[in-house]
Amino acid sequence: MEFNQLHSWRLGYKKAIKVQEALREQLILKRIAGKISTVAGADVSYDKHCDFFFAGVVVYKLGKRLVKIEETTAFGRMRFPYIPGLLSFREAPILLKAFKKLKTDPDVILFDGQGIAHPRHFGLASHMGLILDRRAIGCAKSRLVGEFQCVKNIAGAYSKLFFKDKVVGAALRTKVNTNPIFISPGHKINLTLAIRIALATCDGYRIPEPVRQAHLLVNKARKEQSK
DNA sequence: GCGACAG
DNA sequence: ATCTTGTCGC
Repeated sequence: MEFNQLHSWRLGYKKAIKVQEALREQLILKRIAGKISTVAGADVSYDKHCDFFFAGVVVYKLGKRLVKIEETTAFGRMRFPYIPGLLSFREAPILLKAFKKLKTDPDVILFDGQGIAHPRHFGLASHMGLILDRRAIGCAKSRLVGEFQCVKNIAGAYSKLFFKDKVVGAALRTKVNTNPIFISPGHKINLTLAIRIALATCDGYRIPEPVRQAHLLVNKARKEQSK
């Protein structure tokens, strides 16, 4: 996949926030026409002792059954600390290395983090979506910002996530008796379609398969490296 | 000043 | 995110 860097990753805290505020103006939060037949999931894992990062992307084809069609991994060193709200500055550079190796051009990408459900409406999925110029969905395991009401204990039930009087995402129950996940539009997509894609790619687990498999992939890559 | 806080 | 075995519940 090709992409634009848009800016340097070596920034200070304040400058990073300025970058987010500027880039968020470029986000497209409407559904973009075009069929969706391939869905990618991306995730990152790292070793606490070595400062090594591992990124992975797994691409699935939608159909009667989900079929894995490609996967790539990449690794590098971390150059930015974990600061809530600035996750993309930590994870995006290494994720981009993994996407660069990808031969497939996925129609939509699920990221392990937030989209616009973010203090400045510009989470990891928004940042990556903009750089890759691709539909992107935030698929987080926990909440960063916003409030929501109880979600019915039924697979597929959801409750809108409100932040500053605006709908920025949804708490989505992908499986009964399991905590909801947090879906938010990242780029070139709306919430309704984002939820539909998340549910369509779930396969009996809380986390949609593309992201779940990307998670397993990077953990495996990291363990093999440490040997 | 205090609490909250994606991964 | 990571360090880690058993264990409680559907």
